[in-house]
Amino acid sequence: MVGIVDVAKMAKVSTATVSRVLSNNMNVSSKTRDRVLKAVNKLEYKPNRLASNLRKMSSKTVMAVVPDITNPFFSSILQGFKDVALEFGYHVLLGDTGNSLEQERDYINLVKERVVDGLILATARLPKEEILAASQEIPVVLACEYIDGFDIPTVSIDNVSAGREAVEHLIRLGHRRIGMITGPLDVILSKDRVKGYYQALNLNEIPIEGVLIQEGNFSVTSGYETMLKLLALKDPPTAVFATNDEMAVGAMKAIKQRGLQVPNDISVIGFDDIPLCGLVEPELTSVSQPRYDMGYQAMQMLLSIIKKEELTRNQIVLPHRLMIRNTCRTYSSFLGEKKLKVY
Amino acid sequence: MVGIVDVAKMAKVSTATVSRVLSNNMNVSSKTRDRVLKAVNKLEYKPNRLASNLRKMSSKTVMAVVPDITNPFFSSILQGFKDVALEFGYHVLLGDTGNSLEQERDYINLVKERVVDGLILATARLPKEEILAASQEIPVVLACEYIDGFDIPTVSIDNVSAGREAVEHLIRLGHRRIGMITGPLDVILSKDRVKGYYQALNLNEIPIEGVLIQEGNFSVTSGYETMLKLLALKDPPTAVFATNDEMAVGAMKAIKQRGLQVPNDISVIGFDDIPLCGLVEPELTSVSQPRYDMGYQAMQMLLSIIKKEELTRNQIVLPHRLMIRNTCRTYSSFLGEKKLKVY
DNA sequence: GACAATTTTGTAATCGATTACAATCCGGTT
DNA sequence: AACCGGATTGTAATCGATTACAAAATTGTC
Repeated sequence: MVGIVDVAKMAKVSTATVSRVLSNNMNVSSKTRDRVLKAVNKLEYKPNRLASNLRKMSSKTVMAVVPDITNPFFSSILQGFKDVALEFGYHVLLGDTGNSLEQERDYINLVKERVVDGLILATARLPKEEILAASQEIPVVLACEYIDGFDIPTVSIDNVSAGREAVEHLIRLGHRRIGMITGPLDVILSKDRVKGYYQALNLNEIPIEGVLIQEGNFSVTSGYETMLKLLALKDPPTAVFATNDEMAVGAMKAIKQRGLQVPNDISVIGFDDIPLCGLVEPELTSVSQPRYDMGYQAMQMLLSIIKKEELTRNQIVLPHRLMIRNTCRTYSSFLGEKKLKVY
Repeated sequence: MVGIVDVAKMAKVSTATVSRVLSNNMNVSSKTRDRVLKAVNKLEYKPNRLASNLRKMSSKTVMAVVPDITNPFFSSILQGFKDVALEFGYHVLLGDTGNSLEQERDYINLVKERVVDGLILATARLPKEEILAASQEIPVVLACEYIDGFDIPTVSIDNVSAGREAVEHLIRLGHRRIGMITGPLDVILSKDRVKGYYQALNLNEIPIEGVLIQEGNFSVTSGYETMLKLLALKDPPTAVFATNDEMAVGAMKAIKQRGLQVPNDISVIGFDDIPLCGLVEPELTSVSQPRYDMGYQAMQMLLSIIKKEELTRNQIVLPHRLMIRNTCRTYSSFLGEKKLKVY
């Protein structure tokens, strides 16, 4: 393997000069630079990153921790991470936790071994303290999730408002009995969206009924099963808000299987606006998150912190947007008087 | 930051001993081992991987190159990679090429900088020579793709047979005019599946018509558009085989939009068996690939090579399986005599 | 042309764990 | 007690690029 000394020898300079040519390029006369570059090319010299890493005490690598790459939402975020990282010469280590706390912890512990220069968490189920501890050792940025009461750099959307607006959309269409299929309630995202649901109902003076709020786990089947529960109610909802698209699609399956129609009998609204929305029938109305952009900006933030640049803001809130498709319908127009007069 | 010397000092041993305790554990008396371990715990010492990497000339990291993580097929493979890697203490660097040759090349070049100990390619569009060259420098394993005529370790399915069986399924149902929507024909996967299509037709003495074979790019819209072309034919196909599920779903969209029904008017069959298959209406019949397993086995192979273990086989072919759902229907039963007598 | 200021180049220490090799220890044997 | 062999431990070189510092070369000024 050809090393820097070989290049130095061939170019008749010191290794220091070779290094300077290849890194900063500062303070090297163009003559010697040419000589060095020529030698580099002839020998096809590639600096050994392992050595460079040790000396610079940096791996030029960041770890992206996501709960599940298989999920299109997170794979898009990941792509945002990767694009920025690449742009700045960083690499991305894949940290798929498979939704396991244990694995999340393992990944976070990597920071202590200097395997990575920074950490991006797109999942944050671990106790606050652990995450905070990690963020004190090396740069950490949260994407999507955030931690209440701590000032860890974060990129996310306003989940409360997004939830509220989704439900308000349904209310505007005339719905009063609105079911909610939420993700696990120990993740702050879910909590926030439920909070938005409450807000919308309160604002419109609709009483809240606990039984209309069902907890799923973000999977299609959990959406299917919880919807079945909602349908089994003596007075089932006329519309359902699911906190992700997979559960919404599961809910649609359940509705259809019961012989009902979406949106004629029941309106459905999802969250995330993944490509699947346009592929199911009818096409799913959903709250769109700028997922690629979240990844992109989170990584920009992280790299800024790594380079010790001043951050203009510590918390970035990106805009969401309701994507109206074909799964929501006005309430009065599709149910007989019988039901309408309940209100 | 606490280093190995601090531990050595506290335990009153040399750094060599500390290192021995922490790595091989060989030839250390239990007394001193305990002392060292106690010091390690008290100081919360974590070995600096950067230093260790340099000395051992290995990063314990492999790179996984995929065309697009956003694609559920590849994200599953990636998960297989990750699980094995983790099991053996390796990390996975994410190499999403975004289908760009340039980026594929960039990633492959990383091997020369010793950034990674091995390479897994789930995409191989680069010229054979470049890939071969890389494989001479460090361990390389191909997953899914393979390279004709070279003996690079590979894990894949038999795409020719899989394609043939898919088409034979349609033929068995009575179809004679079978359209094919293929992926880009410069990737060997696509070529093989088309080859299977030819085989099935030949075996059943059905003439091949070039116009029935349309090239897409694996995207939903390309499936949609090419299906539109097929439908515009004076004598459109009664069944279509798409070489991935996204294009199949796109084709279904086109069919429905033309006022026709799947499978009553046209049968559709996809490839990969991604979760989407179960979510569209009707549920898509598809050729299932053991994608997670492919990733799993490919990574096992790679790590074996890295550890210089003997490989029992250089090429692994995994079984595929036709997953019959609801998008294929017998031909005779849904078309009038008028058309039937063509044959 | 001499001297200072500046740019360019070289020397050698450094990053921190690993490991080849040397030294020491310890129990057993004669 | 002397010696041997094996186990245990220590010393110091090593991995290869980077960089602080020193030295040399160049440029500019009077």
